[in-house]
Amino acid sequence: MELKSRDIYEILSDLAKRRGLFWPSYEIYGGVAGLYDFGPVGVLIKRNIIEEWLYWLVYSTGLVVEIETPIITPRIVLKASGHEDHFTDPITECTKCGRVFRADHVVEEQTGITVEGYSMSDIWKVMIENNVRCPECGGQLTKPQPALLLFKTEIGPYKGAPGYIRPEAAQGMFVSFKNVFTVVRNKLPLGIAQVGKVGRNEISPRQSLIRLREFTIMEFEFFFDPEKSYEEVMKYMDEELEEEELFVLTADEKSRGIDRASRYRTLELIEEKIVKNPWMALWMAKGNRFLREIGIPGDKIRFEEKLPWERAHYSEQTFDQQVYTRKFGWIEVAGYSYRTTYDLDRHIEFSRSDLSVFKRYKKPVEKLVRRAIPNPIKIRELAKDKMGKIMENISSMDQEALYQELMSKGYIEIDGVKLGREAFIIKEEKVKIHGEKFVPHVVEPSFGLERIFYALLEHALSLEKDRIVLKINPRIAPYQVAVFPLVAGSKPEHRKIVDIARSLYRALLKARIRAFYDEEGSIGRRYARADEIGIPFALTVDYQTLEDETITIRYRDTREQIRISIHEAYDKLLELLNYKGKFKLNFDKYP
RNA sequence: GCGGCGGUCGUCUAGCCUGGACUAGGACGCCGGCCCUCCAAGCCGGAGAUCCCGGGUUCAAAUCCCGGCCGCCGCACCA
Repeated sequence: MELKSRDIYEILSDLAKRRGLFWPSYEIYGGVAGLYDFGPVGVLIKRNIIEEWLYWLVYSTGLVVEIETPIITPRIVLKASGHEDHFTDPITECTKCGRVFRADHVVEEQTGITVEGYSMSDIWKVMIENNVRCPECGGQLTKPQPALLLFKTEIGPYKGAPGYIRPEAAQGMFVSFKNVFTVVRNKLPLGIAQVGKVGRNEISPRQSLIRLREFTIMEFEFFFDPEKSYEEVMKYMDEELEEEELFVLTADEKSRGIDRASRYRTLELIEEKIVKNPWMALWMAKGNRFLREIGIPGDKIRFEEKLPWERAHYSEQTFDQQVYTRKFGWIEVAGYSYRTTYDLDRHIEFSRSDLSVFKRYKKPVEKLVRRAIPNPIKIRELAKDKMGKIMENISSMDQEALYQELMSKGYIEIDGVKLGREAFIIKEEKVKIHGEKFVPHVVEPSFGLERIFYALLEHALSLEKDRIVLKINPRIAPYQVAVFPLVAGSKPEHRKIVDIARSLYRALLKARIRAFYDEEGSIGRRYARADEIGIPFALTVDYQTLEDETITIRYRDTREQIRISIHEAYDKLLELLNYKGKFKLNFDKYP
């Protein structure tokens, strides 16, 4: 049965609450916009999505390691990252039409004056002096207010240092880059991943799980040497990845008014230079595969390149990965940003730590180094009491430039004192250079877990007559199998059937299968309950089990049943689930 | 944040306009019992509602008024 777009959201919200997927947080106190609880079933599904993500994006190449860093972040870190400045945008509101604008943008548009870094009252002054009005209706604008989308907190309960809840996990990876790099014994390329909560104090969150004030991010910063990226990417590109089909809408196409994505193979993205770095293409292909694997159809996934002004402050190129939903249309579930050296550079600047890495040349390079070394005795004669200042000056000068100037002009002049060649000892020496330091480039794939969760549910949701069936991939399903007794009555044979079903259930739990047991209501009702939360298989113990130790196994999506021996239930399940393991069913305790 | 509309058991809803017999009714779901050979069957019973919150008007408020919270839609914002 075809679902109408309007119904699907209601059906899903109803199901979510009824069966324990998710619901608004703090409901008994009226709720808070943008905050959601995950229920018992939702938590299981969510964890399975994380596992799949870890497999496809983190473990499958051996290039990425996972860390965990705090969500509470000292102010300086987000100052360095540029977030604090980005979040204190001055907002002004029109008193007539109620529209809200970035005050600095309006001022710049109407006066040409750049007010970046101005205080709120200084911007206000400029606005009054230049009679800046509402660009939409010409109405009076209010004094700008800072709109900070970072959650503020204090570190330490008494006279605490200012801090924020992190708006992205990324900064933890940049700040601890050097430690991780050392742990992996100085190897590039290196990805550092993190799965965790972040907070963004959104002005008006809506659309249930799509826009949250607190959500789970799954992302990694991938550090590499840009000069080697092509050859390195080729090393990790296998046939499957090369042939992965991606739907991409480029910025160029967007500005020409095209809104349909075209199909590319991964290799074409690299060769046609659609991506500014080959690693972007590799991770986009992996991300595409991941979403397909958990159940989003390939043609419902696309990549949209962001236009320069749509990009975050740190990004050289960004592709949003979007999934089509019936309720919200195309929603962004992941972003791939080429952050270049932006973040490391900023942390080098603010922390004064050396976050560069050493690159050894294949062969050391011999270089003739010519230096002019100051001769203190001669300089004292020439400089007299200016000696100290001159020496300080010389040591801060670039060696090569000093030498060049001295040789071409015959002297250098510092603080009014001419120093000729005789004031220096000229040295020429051959130096072996074994390598150089550089700041690695970074590509960042970043996934929003709750959005993926929502998109997945929407795609999995189907109606069979008026029954809901959540057709999710068995690997994502909250439970792998349901176990039922066909009947649960009071006759002796009913008791036997129930006992066998219960022991089967317990044996499966012990074998680390996530099993679900239910004996309430009719068998049809129990199948329906299991279908609603997406349990892919159901094992039913019936009368025939008493005779020949066989049970039925039913597949959720087709309701097909086959009869198997109860002893091979585990192996059959593993086969269906594509898992491996061991299983022992102990019948002895039950009659 | 602005404007419009809305908020009654877990869910969907009746009641609100026209204040009073509303101890807030129903359906589905949930729980217990009976029944029991495969897709939400039936019968019996049960639990379950701060009528979103606070204030006001009134002899009397789910109902009228004001403020707040939350939701939906539009505008704005969105790393």
